[in-house]
Amino acid sequence: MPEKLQLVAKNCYIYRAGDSPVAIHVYLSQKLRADFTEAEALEQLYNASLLPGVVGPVIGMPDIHTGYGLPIGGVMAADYERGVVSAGAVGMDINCGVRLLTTRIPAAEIERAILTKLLAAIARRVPAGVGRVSQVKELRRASLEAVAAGGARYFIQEGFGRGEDRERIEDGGCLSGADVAAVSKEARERADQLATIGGGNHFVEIGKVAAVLEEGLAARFGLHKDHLYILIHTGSRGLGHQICTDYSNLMWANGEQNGTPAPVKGLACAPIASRDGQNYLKGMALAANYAFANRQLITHFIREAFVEVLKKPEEDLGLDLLYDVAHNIAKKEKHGAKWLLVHRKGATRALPAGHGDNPGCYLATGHPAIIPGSMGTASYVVVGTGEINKTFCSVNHGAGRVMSRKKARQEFSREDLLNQLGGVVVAARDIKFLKDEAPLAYKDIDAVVATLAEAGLTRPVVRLQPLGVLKGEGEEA
DNA sequence: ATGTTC
Repeated sequence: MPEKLQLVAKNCYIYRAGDSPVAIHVYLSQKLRADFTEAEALEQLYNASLLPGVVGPVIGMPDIHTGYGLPIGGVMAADYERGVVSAGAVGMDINCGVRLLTTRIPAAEIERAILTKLLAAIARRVPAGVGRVSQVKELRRASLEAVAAGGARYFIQEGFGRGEDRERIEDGGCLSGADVAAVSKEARERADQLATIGGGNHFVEIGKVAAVLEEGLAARFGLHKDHLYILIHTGSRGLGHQICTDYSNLMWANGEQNGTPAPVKGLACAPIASRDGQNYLKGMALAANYAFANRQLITHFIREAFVEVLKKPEEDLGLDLLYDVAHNIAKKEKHGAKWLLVHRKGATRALPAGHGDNPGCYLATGHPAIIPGSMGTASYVVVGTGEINKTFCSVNHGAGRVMSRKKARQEFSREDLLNQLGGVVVAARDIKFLKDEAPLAYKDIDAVVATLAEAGLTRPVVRLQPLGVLKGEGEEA
């Protein structure tokens, strides 16, 4: 495997395997390259390069690790006219993503005890953990048709947000074409989880802006040194999971008759123009809108919790939405002269300054791309540069795992985890359920973010440092 | 990621 990675530009390798019809690029710093052992993830990029209508390069981001079908940290673009869509190449958690709120609260004013109170006030409103459903009956029963039609906008209009939030969400918080009729009854029955976080790597985090790296951009984004921020990481919960499972099975079963057999089930696919392909995209859009709505509702409850605990009016606290980005999704986009369906699985869109798909407020700068680290480690806000077209305007989505969940649960004790957290306050049922989320189960976020910056693709704007985090429990050792 | 091995 190692000898098949050939350095062609700063931090950019070509993976030479088999008779791949299109190029495969993997972005790794020298250090990440030296530590990289995951041949299986590269094999998955190769398999993706074989799918009909794929337009090169297929890309591995610096946070790449083995996934189901396409690796996490994978980008695969398909020609919109003659290419395929793959449910597995979007991922199980459709529109898993992150949103960042800025505040006017100096971190120095928030003692540990207040931080704990804030996390508890959020936890009372926003359930965390696998299988948890909405706390509020009306949200458990919210109209899926309304979510399909409006996404986050529907709930903003219902009072769960501010008008200005609308344009500070990728695609305005609403993909067109979402259709409830395109998903199974089983999927619809799982749509009772709005305003919940879930488990795994999902979280709500409170931290402070630790370092300003691009002063002008940080000021325009309202990110000021030593002020608090809030980061929300979650997705479409059981609904998206069920839609992915259903369509992955359907695409696998119909691969031959659709003329698009896949090399492995995880890359089961259908022509974009086919009935299966179109129906998946309608279901994917529904889950995407559900996830945008989920993060919007969580934002509302966080604002409420801050006002309650800090006993100040919301406008004094800020709690402004900076941006909300998806990192498991497929998008119809024009790159060069071609319309493509860009699958980003564990990859974040980062449109450069001047790109017409930026919201108006970020047209001059490029929108902020938000890159969370692991629990207890830094996160970053970056923007794409003029070179970002090399990755179909994509950047990494996080740090990326280096250790499986299972291995991390065996490897680390409760005390190991506490040590690795270095004083970050954790609100969770018991941290023994979070060993699989230990910081050392992930790559070094600083090295991962530096990789694309050194390659000239991104400009890091701020480095964020966590102070406290709300997590849903996973499994005990 | 996930009503955590239908």
